[in-house]
Amino acid sequence: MINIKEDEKLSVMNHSCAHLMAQAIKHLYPNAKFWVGPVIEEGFYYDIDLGDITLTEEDFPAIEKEMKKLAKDGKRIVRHEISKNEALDMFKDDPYKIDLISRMDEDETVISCYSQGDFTDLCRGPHVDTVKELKNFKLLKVSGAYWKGDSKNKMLQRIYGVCFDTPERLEEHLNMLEEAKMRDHRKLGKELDIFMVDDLVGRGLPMFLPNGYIIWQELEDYIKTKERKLGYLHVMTPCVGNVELYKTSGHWDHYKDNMFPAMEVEGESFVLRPMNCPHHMMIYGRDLHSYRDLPIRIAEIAHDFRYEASGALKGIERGRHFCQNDSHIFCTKEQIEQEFKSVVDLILDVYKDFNITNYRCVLSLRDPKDKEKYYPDDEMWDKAEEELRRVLKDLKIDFTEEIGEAAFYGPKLDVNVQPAVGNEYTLSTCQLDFCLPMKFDLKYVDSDGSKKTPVVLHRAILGSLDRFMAYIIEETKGALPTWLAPTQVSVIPVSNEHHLEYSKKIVDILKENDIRVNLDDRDEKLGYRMREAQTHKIPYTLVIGDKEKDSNTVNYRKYGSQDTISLSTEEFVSMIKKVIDSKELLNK
RNA sequence: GCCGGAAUAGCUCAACUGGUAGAGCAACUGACUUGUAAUCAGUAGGUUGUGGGUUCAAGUCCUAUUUCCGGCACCA
Repeated sequence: MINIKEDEKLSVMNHSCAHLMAQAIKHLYPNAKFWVGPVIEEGFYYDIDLGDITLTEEDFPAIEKEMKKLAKDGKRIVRHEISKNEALDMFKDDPYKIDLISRMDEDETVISCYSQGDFTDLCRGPHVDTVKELKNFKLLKVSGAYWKGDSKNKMLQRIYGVCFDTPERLEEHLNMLEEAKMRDHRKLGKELDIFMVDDLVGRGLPMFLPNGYIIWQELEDYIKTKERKLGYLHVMTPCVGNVELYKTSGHWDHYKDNMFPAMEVEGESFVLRPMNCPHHMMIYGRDLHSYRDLPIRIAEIAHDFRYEASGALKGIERGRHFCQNDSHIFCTKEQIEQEFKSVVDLILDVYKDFNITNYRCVLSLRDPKDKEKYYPDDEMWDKAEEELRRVLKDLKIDFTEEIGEAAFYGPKLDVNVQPAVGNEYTLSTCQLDFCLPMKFDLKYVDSDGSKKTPVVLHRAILGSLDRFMAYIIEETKGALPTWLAPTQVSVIPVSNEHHLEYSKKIVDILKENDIRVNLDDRDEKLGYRMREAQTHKIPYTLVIGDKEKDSNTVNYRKYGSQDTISLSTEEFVSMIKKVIDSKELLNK
């Protein structure tokens, strides 16, 4: 998918197109007031206040028609610079522009505007020379958006659109958007029988079907095996906990609105746990540890429950129940560097196995001005943030810093990915925490006999297994690598009368080798069964007829390929086992 | 949660401005006995998400509600 923001030419064009749209809307709705209209990766949008009028997609053709008309008139887009006072005067009837102007830096005395015919907008530019260049655009969607991104503010209407230099590229882009919908994990999850949701069970509470649970288990085995080799100790802790536990950790104060409400039983109060840090803190605190024991890495594939806002729910990408690939590493301050590096190495190692390349590392820092959200200890924060920054630089990791994205107890590295459908999200995270160990009064005995408080790294590699699965499904378009595929091999006897027995023998051999195999002996034509195997994206399909039976071979076809290949059964088994062990990706 | 859109058979979708809900696939039954993406015929399948209302008549209009979809906000 093309990133318009990063393409200089398209970026300018889309920005001008946002102005053109604003002009057209002003013509059609004279009372329209405009907030901002930036270029984004997918094109542009403009936030508009239309008073009582509500736009829907049905209004798009009229707006597009007006835009086309204006573009045909071919007015030049002219830049002019005015003083701040002139600007305030010029836009005196527009509270949004006044707000923008008055918030500009003191030293910014000259303000630039762009005009095209009867329309002038406050803007830094640059723009195309004339609106004539804006021919190949399309308005895509309309939605609400809070003014200044704050849910306490009024909601404006946001109209999204996109503009290209040629009609072919626009067409191509629109086709890609359509194709992206086809790989939505919710659609594929249904088609491939991976998970289901039902109102009676509850919204945001997906159920993994047999196919989905196979993938889930493979992912669980995969990451646990890696963790074991790295010295992680797996534990199992309960999904319900005393409210006091979360009051102690501070989570209750920060997140109780996003937790399922407390259950009162016999004078005690319990919550479904939203995360597992407190449990792992308690496990650490069970013993008095020596500095020689550290680091201690407590890990769990943990079921968690969060009362996510209804509008945030999205299949298994974000539900109200999910399983974290969680761990808390308890270490000394001196060990932070080595442990953090080890976590980053593990993340990169896993991403290599899954061929995840389009990720972005973010160092998420606190907003020092926000005294509410973050644990109040400036020294601790400065130290922790500097520590992470330094290690990331040492590791030569490309990262951006984002203010106000930290957890309440510490800064973190987030590894974000852009899925085929929807917004970027965090897949992996590693968080540095000086705070919770203090709250739980955790100690270790140092070499000089003094008691000290350990530091904790919270980390999740696959993030949640649910979300990771959603990502992998979308990335592979449902054609999962053989090691993850619920059914790895489908065996089709050409004729049930003549080839069923030999086919069953093959199936048994595959089963003995731990290969997930399905015998398709339905009374259907071979072509029909082959089609089913392909639409279900089964990695290998064996066709068993006279030739195979007589020569003690199998004939296989790999998903997505037209080629058919004959091998002895033993050769096939060792070949597919190699494919599974290597976690080789399928060609889509 | 907020703004907007949508909800019809297990699935994917039809039903023009209100006039007795229809197709393909899947399921089931039977025939066919198959060499790499859909064999043929038949059967069954619905209180049109749910509750109210308008009307001689509602899938279609109004209203409330639930869920889903697109964004926004949120994301320990």
